[in-house]
Amino acid sequence: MALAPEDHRPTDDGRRTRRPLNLERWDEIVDAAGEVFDKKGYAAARIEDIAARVGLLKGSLYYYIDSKEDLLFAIVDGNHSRGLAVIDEPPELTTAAPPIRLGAFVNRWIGIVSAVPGYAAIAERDLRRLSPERQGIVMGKRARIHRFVRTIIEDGIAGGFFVHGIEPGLTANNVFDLLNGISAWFRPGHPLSYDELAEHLRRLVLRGLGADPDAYPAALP
Amino acid sequence: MALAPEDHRPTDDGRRTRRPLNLERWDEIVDAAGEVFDKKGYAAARIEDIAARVGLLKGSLYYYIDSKEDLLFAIVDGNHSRGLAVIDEPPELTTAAPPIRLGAFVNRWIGIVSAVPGYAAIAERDLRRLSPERQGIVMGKRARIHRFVRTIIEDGIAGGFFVHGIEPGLTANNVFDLLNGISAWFRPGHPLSYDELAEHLRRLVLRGLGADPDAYPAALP
Amino acid sequence: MALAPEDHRPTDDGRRTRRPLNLERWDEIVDAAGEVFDKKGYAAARIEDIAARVGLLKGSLYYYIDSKEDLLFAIVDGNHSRGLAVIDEPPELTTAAPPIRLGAFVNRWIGIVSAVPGYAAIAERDLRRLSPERQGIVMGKRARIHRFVRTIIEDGIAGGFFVHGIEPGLTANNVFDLLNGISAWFRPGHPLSYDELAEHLRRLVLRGLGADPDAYPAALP
Amino acid sequence: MALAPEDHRPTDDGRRTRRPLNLERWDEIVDAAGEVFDKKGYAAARIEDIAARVGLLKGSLYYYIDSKEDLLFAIVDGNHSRGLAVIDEPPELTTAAPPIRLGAFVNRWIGIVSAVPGYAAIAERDLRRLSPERQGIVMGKRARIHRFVRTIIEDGIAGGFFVHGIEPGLTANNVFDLLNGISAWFRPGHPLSYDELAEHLRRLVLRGLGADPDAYPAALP
DNA sequence: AATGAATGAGCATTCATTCAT
DNA sequence: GATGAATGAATGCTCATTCAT
Repeated sequence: MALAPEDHRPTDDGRRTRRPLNLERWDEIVDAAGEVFDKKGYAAARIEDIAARVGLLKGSLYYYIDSKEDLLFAIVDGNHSRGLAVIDEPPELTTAAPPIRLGAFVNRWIGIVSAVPGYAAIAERDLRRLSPERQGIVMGKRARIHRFVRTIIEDGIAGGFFVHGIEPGLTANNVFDLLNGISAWFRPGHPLSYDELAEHLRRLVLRGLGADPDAYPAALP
Repeated sequence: MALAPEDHRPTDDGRRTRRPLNLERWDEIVDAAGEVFDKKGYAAARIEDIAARVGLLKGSLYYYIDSKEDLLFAIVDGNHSRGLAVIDEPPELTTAAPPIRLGAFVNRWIGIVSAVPGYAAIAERDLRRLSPERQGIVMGKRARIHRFVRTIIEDGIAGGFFVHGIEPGLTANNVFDLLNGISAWFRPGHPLSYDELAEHLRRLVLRGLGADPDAYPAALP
Repeated sequence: MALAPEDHRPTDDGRRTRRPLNLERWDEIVDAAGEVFDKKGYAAARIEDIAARVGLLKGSLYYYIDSKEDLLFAIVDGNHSRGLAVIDEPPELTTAAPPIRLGAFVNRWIGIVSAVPGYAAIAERDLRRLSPERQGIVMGKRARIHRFVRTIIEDGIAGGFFVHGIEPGLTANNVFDLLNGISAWFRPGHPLSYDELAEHLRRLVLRGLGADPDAYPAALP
Repeated sequence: MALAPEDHRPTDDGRRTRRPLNLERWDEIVDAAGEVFDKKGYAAARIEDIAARVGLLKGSLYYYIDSKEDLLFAIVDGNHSRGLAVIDEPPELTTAAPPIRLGAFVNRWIGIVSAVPGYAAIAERDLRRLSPERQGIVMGKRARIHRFVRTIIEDGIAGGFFVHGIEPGLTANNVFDLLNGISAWFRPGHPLSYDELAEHLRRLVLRGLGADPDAYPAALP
């Protein structure tokens, strides 16, 4: 079920010799970039700061990347790939009631937000700094993720689980605003744990859609 | 009720003689900055682009500002001032039930979001690019606005209007994520009007907090 | 007859505000670039050096250009424009015998080589560093200039003025190698003057094509 | 007659142990460098591109060289060494008439130009990128080659074979401009073969100097 | 009020070169 | 012999800011 995170290292486009890169090093670098982009924003982030965090000089970073944008893409696209992995439901859930499926989705989503705090914020904030092609790649994934949630909402309305009269696409946007919004103010160290936060959000969302959260288990046993 | 929008034009700090500024011109400039900051982000926005939108050369803009940050502050702080104006309730509401007050707040808030689309996004995204002092000013206003919503939620829980067991501060954050999140994807031209969107959000929020939106009027007659 | 040298200052492409540039300053800059490109070659030339020659800091040079390539284009294309001006014959020559026309061309050509020594070398050496579009522009001019000489040679062969059996296009190339080659080793200060050099070349070329230089005047009276 | 091509591999200057180099590998590398320098120019050529052409990574090339300049020197000096080999006349020619000797020289020179197309262009264009000492070495060879041609021209004038009144040194320069200039526009695939081109140039040169090419054989039988 | 011109600090990127393995 | 990884100096270019006019 879990999609292996893609390898975002730049590939041989004919000009550069293929570099047999060290995967762990690459992850370190992307993590460092994630921290800096999160703190400063993409445009204001300096390659030098990212390099310093992994103990390199700025020029040396270019052994691993072709441009600063590569790092943004690795983060944004990687995050969306994790999102795709999250919409890949465990088999036992596919036939469950929409409120259960949506609740489980909320839990899994908060799982990735907690795994890479800040990435969600970067993805929302700096997506447009990517090249058109790369934006297209990401938007494609985003559309699939959005559609997953919208479809659950549609099914829930049709099945009488959720309230009538709400626009499913719009409401899916609201759900994502709620789930991703937390990365702006919720950081490890908060009185609540991520699990408690997830449960809070599950209940908030289900109630908002007109379902009783107590009627459904937070997770399948 | 309506707070007069503050004058964010640079003041005489001893370094510079106060200039007899044209207020309309100033507003034009801030609007132009708002558009550019919204589209490119603060760091990537160029003074030249802002100047060009008001028919000036970049050097000329410095007749009106001391630094690029002045424009960011004007937008971010101005937006928060509008927020402060919004928490200044009409007298007939102060004694109304919390779901009514919260619903009315949602309507008024969407009112300012629709008046200056994009400003909310800038405020969330680039607040940290301000100097510490200016961040402090904004955070103070933000805290008052947040407290207003949190207090309504607390009152609502205490009065049995809202569901028990939710953390009011956390939930207030969720409400703002929902209300401000829209500026990322909702633009004029959407099938829904701002009024319809506001009503959708009012119902979503009230339901999410455990109140029946149909039991309360969207706005007082 | 003499074409005014084109204005190679970058034009408003929508992104940059139109700059009402000082033409004399621009010429100074192009001259400075010409010297540096001639001495170091285009790739090894530093913007900083060019700027310093006109008393500017490197950043300031970008007030006048968009990229280093703009300067190369100004030189290379400008030189070819001067070449086009040179193939624009004085009216009294158009009906003259091919050896006279070719001899007069040699004189005029050496005139431009002497006016901007080194430019010819740059044009030959670094033409390929231009963008494809700009190369195209220059190659178009070059083709017209080449055709002018080739046509004179063809006419001369047809009229019995020049020896039979030579390929006119190839021979035109030889003529240009001869005329432009001098910029690699002939600099002001040489025992010969440019006028004497021109006469030497006129005789060499005419003899090489099988015509007697003494039978034709170097220049029309 | 044929000078053995010198070994331009870096020698033991005390800094580095002499490496038992593979001569064929070295030639491959120099050829690769020749192609890249010809296409891009010395300054813009990248060690990485040269290495890739011989199937190495850029770092590995330093097993064979001490610096990029070594490759330029190998090409430029090697080409001049070939030139020195060319001025080493076959014994039967040394007493022949100047027009015959000059014509034979033209043939032999085009021989080396055709053997290593592009090298002549590099030698002319990038000679000045060499260190002063290496420039000195090359200029010494160049002077000897130039003197060879100038002497033939002087002899030819003195013997009445060539026209009076031309400056022999200057004219020798013209001859080289003609012979080397071709590498800028003549590449294999041209309608003319190198042999035909050589004959065309022999006739052009002899005629230019006032001798009748038909009076002398292109090559001694 | 506005501008043309210049500044200077900052930054992404390139690339020859080194070297332990 | 060859490589992966790193270096560090250089360099083109950007842009907020200044200021005399």
